[in-house]
Amino acid sequence: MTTAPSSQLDAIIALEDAGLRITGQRRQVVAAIERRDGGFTAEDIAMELPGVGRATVYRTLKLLVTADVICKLALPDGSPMYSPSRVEHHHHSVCTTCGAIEEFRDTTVERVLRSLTREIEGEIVGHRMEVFIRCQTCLESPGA
Amino acid sequence: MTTAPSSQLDAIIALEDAGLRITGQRRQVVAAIERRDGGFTAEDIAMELPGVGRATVYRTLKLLVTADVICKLALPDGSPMYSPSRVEHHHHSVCTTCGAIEEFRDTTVERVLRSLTREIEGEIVGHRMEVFIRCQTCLESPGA
DNA sequence: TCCACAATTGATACTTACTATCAATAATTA
DNA sequence: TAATTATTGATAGTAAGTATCAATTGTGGA
Repeated sequence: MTTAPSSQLDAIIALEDAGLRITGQRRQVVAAIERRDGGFTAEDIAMELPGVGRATVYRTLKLLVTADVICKLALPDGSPMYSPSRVEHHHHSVCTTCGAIEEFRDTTVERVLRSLTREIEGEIVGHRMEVFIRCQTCLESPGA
Repeated sequence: MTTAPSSQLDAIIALEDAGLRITGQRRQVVAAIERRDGGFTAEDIAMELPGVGRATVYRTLKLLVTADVICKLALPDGSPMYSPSRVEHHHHSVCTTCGAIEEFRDTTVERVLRSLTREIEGEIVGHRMEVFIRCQTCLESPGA
């Protein structure tokens, strides 16, 4: 079981492997993601790096999604969030109260897809799964 | 007038059951959805009904999602699509080539959630699952 | 080390998919 | 029918990007 990039260096290497240039701006975006080490929005990064143009932030995030360094997922209302990828093939649980994002890996998800291969006409080319939760911390915190 | 599994009447009743008023605009939106009988965007409906304000179209779609008359889902790039709900608890397959949306029901999905109950800390409050496919028609059509 | 040149950047304007406001209007209810 | 309340639509605003394109900057080769 290989792991996806989880350090700055790995992220940079993933970009290099894709034949892309390592620029100061890209390094800054990767470093900003590392610093938060959790779910974030594109705006979070853009605001943290006023010296990097918004377009560049969005472009870099897109590259990092393609390189599997980060994942783009959606809250129940559809608003986008990004999260660093640690485990190779995984899904996300998102706490609807505090927004905490966790990765999980569950082989039964893969079993669903195999089951669907029989049920669905055509060829499965991808999927998306998000589980919305109230995390332990939020369940325990009063009034939340 | 057909006796389709999800009929205009059912949608109107669902709105009434929610204590909402049945207005001409809401009827028009429901009728427009019925006429397409497949996946659509909010803009599709707004353009088809120039006599109904855009805000009203968006508001009505949101009501219909809440009333489980339609579902809101997302293409791989995150752009939103709506689809009429026919089957009670279901997920969607979306053809990434032609955009055709199909509902499917698979008990293994529910099994995944039960499995996750043990794996995930906290309380599961919802989930989203979409399967992206190349449908039979697109696989067979040349050059696509 | 420097040069050439393609890749990248950033300012700006634009797009998509909405949401907020609020006066005008329509649907209930009394 | 009047009073009440929900709904509507025009407009402006927001969030999350994308397109454009001249200016700039990495990178491989001399």
